[in-house]
Amino acid sequence: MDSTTSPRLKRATIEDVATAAGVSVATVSRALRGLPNVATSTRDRVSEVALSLNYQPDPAASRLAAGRTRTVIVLVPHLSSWYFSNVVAGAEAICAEAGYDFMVVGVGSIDACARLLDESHHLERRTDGVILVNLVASEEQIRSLRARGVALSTVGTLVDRCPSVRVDDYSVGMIAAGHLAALGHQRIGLISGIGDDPMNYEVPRLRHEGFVGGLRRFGLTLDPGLIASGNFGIDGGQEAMAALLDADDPPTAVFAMSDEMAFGALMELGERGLAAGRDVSLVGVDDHEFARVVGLTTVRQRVPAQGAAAARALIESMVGDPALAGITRAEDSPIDLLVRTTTGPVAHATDAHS
Amino acid sequence: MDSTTSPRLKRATIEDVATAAGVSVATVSRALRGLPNVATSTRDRVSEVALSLNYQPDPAASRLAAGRTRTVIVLVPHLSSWYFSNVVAGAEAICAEAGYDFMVVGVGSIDACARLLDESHHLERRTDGVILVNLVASEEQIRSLRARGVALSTVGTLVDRCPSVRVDDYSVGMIAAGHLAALGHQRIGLISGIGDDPMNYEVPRLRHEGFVGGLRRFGLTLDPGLIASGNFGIDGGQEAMAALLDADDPPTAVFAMSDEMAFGALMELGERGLAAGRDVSLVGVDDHEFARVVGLTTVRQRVPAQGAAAARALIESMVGDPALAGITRAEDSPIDLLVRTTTGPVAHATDAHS
DNA sequence: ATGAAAGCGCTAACAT
DNA sequence: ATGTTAGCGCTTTCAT
Repeated sequence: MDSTTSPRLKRATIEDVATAAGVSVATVSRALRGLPNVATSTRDRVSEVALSLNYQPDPAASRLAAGRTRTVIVLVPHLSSWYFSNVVAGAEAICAEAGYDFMVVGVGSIDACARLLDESHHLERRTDGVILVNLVASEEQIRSLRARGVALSTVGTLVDRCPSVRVDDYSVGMIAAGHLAALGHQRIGLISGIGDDPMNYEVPRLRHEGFVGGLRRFGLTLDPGLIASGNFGIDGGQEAMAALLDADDPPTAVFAMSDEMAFGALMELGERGLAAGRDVSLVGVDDHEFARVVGLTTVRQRVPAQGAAAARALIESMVGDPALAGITRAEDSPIDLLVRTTTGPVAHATDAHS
Repeated sequence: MDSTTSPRLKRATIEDVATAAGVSVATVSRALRGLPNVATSTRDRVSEVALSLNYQPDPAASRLAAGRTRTVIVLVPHLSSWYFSNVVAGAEAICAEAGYDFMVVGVGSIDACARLLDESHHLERRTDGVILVNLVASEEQIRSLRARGVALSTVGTLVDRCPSVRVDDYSVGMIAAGHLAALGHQRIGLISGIGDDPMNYEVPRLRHEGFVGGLRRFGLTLDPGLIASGNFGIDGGQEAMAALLDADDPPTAVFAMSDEMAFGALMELGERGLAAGRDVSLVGVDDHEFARVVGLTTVRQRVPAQGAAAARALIESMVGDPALAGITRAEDSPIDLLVRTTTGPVAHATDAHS
């Protein structure tokens, strides 16, 4: 009897608007969606009526009738890490702006991702397009999605026949190596990331190769004994740094493949009483907001911008001429080196005892 | 002619399944949804056929027909901060598990939030329930949502007539104050957060009050000159700490309302050559993963768990007996103090010069 | 336990 | 420029 049990409000339908405006539902539909062949006067009147009736088209009805969902789904390994949540944030903003509903699904494991993509018929009726974030899809999965009319766009990975935005990971490694080498370091170690996430393996591979390439330019090589890897988080970085420091001939500088790993590495240095930038130089990747806090030198990338760019590309390929669909397009997001205090000139032998 | 232009695949409809199984569509619908009054043999046969046909009900059709969306929307100030993305992560996991589609919308400003909630008819047909994260809704907005059959659940704020999960923010402040006071500090400052986000003001208010209450237990009072505020991020914390240190009689200990603020505060200390835990003690709130990195003492809260709990409560109230709907339920998420290295006993006057 | 049929609220093709 | 109408693929009475 009270407000709790009050009957559900009845909302206005397109028919209510049509009646009130004295036109047919078809005209209302056209008018409200900005389609051609509607007299300006009619369009105005309809809009007015719609507004006054507080009319909102029912998305379910419109999807069913039109076969389009105006929804995009972003598939992401998980939402709780800095990198992924920032990509998602960037994508969400663009989708909202463009009037697309925005769904996100975290694909815990690589299996979960494969399963989801294999059952494209599950995604099919829920979305017009999906954004893959650091996730790989097989040829077959892509074909299947495309066949079902689902557009695709990726960030972090290059996928055939669809727009992708990434950073040039080879350059990332190269820049880091160049910076360290230019400071005079000779024994430079690498903290490599391996995903327990369903992350693609391309990113670490490319950064690794770029790193080696960068060293080579300075006539240096990467001592295999100075490579340690771990997960992309703080723990992984810490363990890797510990391994490097325990080496027979430890490095004087280290490149960590992500800022989070670098933070872990920093912890390990601290625990051993070593000062970053003096005893050991350290450079990361990302420019996590925390990098500033600890003065971490890093190769910055614009993460939300990448999500945004991927969303834009996706939307473009959905609305646009089908000419755009199925075209491989790689967009390189800018990177740059931010020198802070965790990197410095190589210490002289005499300083080592201080 | 090539795969690019191949026709869109035709997927199986409920009618295909019905025909193949030799039953009516109604029976298929019942069988597949686990409704009663279906012979076991029939149900099995239908399931089998559905599987072999790779049948998946069209969500749009089902939503239109049933008036339920099996979708939840989470409204969040933004996705790029640690706290919010972790709440979202927790909620997403639960929704996915329960078979709900999961949408997220970032409500940049407080106005955007109000607008969204005012136009409940916009949310109405898109979702069965919304989770409000540190967002406030007016009596009127809540009533409107409820009238439209949209369930509600919140994290961070207490909203009338719906389930909420939060931490006891009064206790948060109290625990921090108690820890600092017990260490012998007398001049204890407060770094308070104010949202440029559409954040609710309750959280800072309660933490503030709890902090004062905690000091009182030790016979201490909060010097108004030792209160500084800023946004909830690193910058805000840094500026606030700067203000505190510039005070005539600076504090020997400080409570920052979030770890991120504490990180900023830490930066400021570092820039002034002060050591946290020795020169100035600092305690934060959250247990952000970096708290560990810098040894920040903090009042830990379980953030993803809160998102998960809110999602569970929401789903419960949607499926469950309407008895659950419209009931105010506050769930307190646990908090505890994690003592690390940024807090220590008050320095003796003589130490101050060291 | 099962089936027939009437919608749900739109869009789009086809008139006019 | 506007109206008519046939679906879109389900759910849900109401019969049987």
